[in-house]
Amino acid sequence: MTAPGEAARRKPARRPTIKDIARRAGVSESAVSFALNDRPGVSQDTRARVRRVAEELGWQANSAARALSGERAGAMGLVLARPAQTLGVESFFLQLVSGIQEVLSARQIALLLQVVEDLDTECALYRRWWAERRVDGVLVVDPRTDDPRPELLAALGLPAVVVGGPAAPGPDPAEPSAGEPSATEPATAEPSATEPAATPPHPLLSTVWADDAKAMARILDHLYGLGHRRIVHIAGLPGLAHTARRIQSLRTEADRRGLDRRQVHSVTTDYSDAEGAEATRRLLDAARPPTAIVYDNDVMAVAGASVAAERGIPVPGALSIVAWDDSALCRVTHPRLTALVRDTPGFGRLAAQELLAVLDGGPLRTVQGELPHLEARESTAMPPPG
Amino acid sequence: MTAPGEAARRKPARRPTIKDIARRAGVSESAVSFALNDRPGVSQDTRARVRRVAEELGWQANSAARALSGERAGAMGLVLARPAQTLGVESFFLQLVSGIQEVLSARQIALLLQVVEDLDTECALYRRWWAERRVDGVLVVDPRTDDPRPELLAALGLPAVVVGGPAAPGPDPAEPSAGEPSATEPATAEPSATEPAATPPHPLLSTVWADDAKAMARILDHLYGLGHRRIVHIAGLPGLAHTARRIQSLRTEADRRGLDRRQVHSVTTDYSDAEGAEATRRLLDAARPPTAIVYDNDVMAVAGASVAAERGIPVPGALSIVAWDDSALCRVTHPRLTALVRDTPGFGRLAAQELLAVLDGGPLRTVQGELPHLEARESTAMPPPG
DNA sequence: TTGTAAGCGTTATCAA
DNA sequence: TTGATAACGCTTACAA
Repeated sequence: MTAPGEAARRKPARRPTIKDIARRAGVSESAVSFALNDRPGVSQDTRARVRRVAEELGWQANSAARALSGERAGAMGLVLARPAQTLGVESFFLQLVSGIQEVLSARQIALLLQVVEDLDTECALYRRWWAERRVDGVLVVDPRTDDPRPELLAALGLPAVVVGGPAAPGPDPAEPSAGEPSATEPATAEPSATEPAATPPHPLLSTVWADDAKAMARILDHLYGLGHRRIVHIAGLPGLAHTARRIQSLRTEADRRGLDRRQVHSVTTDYSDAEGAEATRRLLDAARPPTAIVYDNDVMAVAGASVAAERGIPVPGALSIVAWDDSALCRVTHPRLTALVRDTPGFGRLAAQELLAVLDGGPLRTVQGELPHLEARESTAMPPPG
Repeated sequence: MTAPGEAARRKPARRPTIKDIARRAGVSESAVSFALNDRPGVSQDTRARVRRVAEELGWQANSAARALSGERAGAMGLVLARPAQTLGVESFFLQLVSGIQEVLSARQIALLLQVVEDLDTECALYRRWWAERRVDGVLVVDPRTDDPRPELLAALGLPAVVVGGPAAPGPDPAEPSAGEPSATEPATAEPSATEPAATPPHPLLSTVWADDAKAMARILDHLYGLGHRRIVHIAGLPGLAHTARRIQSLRTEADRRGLDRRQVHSVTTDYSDAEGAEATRRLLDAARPPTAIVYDNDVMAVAGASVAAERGIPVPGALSIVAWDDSALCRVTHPRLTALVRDTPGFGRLAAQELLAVLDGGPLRTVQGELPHLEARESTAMPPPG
């Protein structure tokens, strides 16, 4: 054993190449390549021998060489365009990433993760990745209502899957827009009966999404069933596609039940605890405050509950609270929060699978994730009389 | 504009190569390479022309080709060995990653992030990355008290930096050296099994860490100053290096103040809200329950506060609570939690810088991050009389 | 069933 | 100051 300091510094052991294997197995390099890649053209005997030698030497294909010779880069990219402060608050991303990798790593595909400040930087990064041939495809998260990324990626020919729903706004009753011809094959997404035919979520890229409309309907079923008639939705960033979809769904659900749109509506925030609390304060100060509030993430929900506590407003006695997205937070507060539970790692797995399908030349399509369910806990109950 | 469906599928535009540039600028490929890499050997005139053409064509070096021709892979790796469920709860990692990338992306270096189940898989992954030449270096997080990774990485010759502190127990208080932002050169120091205290933090790899001992001292200063004499530390995973350091520091600080070790001690958990709550319950059930509890993360602290609330134990009236690591959680609960605030993105930046330094042949050393400060909020106060 | 050789896009080593 | 030319490790026609 050499001295530790030296060990860290000594020349890395030479990595074995197929040439080494060829020499040692007494065959040509191409035979080795064929044998190792499960291609026909080598005898079972040779194949076995080559395999054994490769194993002995601990050979792994040099990813650069493989990528260079026209093969794939063996990596996918994921860009997070969020200001650094808002990163930590949500458990969503790491769970998503963990699901994505469960699928990718099974195929020996790496994931490049990059955190950037804004959408322009994100687009620039896609261009660079494409030019550098660094990734075989990307997963686009946080789709916006007006999103430049799908067009860019389609133009570059960089395979991509939109994660988290159609970038285009959800079906709007005002816009009968079923006319667009496209190669889209909605896998499961069948627009609900009361609405006109939906625009294919995104004509340019395959999409994996959750049905926010149905989820919102579930939440409203729960609250309406309890007797709530004044329900406010404290949403997240206004530019995000799923925010738009949720807001739209709330309207639809309110109309369906004949609820007053002034008493059932949405307000947008930046997802932070600060804005969540602020919005809650404003609502509670109103002449006729809501009896139930639906928050678009867990942090805001907890912040809202805290505001209620400050003012001595009992939850759920005088105010019911629902969190869209569950996490440890919802379970540690007092009372524990009723939450919309999603299988986020599962969603990540689905997205990764779809990306692989696109790479394999699969059709452009829209896939829906598992419908989330509402976990009723202690923060929702019947509204106070009146 | 072609039909959308087609756009997504059409052959990617060909990426420009230096050959294209050479042809267009009327020079040789090697001249282009020299010009683009700021190497001497081309006239100012040629250099400028080449640059301009490259710009026009939107050329970016093909990362695979560059890596293959002996250069670096242009990527660093970060492996997270944690069960999927415990991933989301902490805001720590995404913030760390965001700091790391601030430094890496300035140098056009990508970050490979991989989430795995256990340490064995992590080690296997390092081997693969090394064999594939996929990364130029790695950042090792969650160092353990008995950690196989540094030895493996040193043996592979894969540059690495340990993030989050020495894997060995921290330097004993007898040695006042640990204070300064020091850079030790342990290359010559042979670790001796008989004197663990004198062991340099890590003889094999450069290390970036936070001074948990001083941080714990600050927390104890605060609590002791308020009058607390029964203080329990609900720590995280027992195998982690920083857990060991914190436990050790608590002992040291208790001894220094002549406190009873039975009344000032640590218990370990898995960081989950469930175990945090459970440990809290057990403590509060004791004959002489603690008057203050220090939690090793924010989630457990909130869970603990919730347990106190359940039992009608006023915080901070009858129980003071401190969270090690701040987050939105600590600010949205009621009362807001006193927390140890660290600059996590800054820590990530430091780690990335150190890794770059190691790659540039810098010395093996130990760097200390900024000392965290205690943000006193509403969850700590004087203990009840008696 | 095998081996030879060309090519992927760079960088690096030579002569010119 | 230049321009051929040979690596780098792998895949893949094309020949044998």
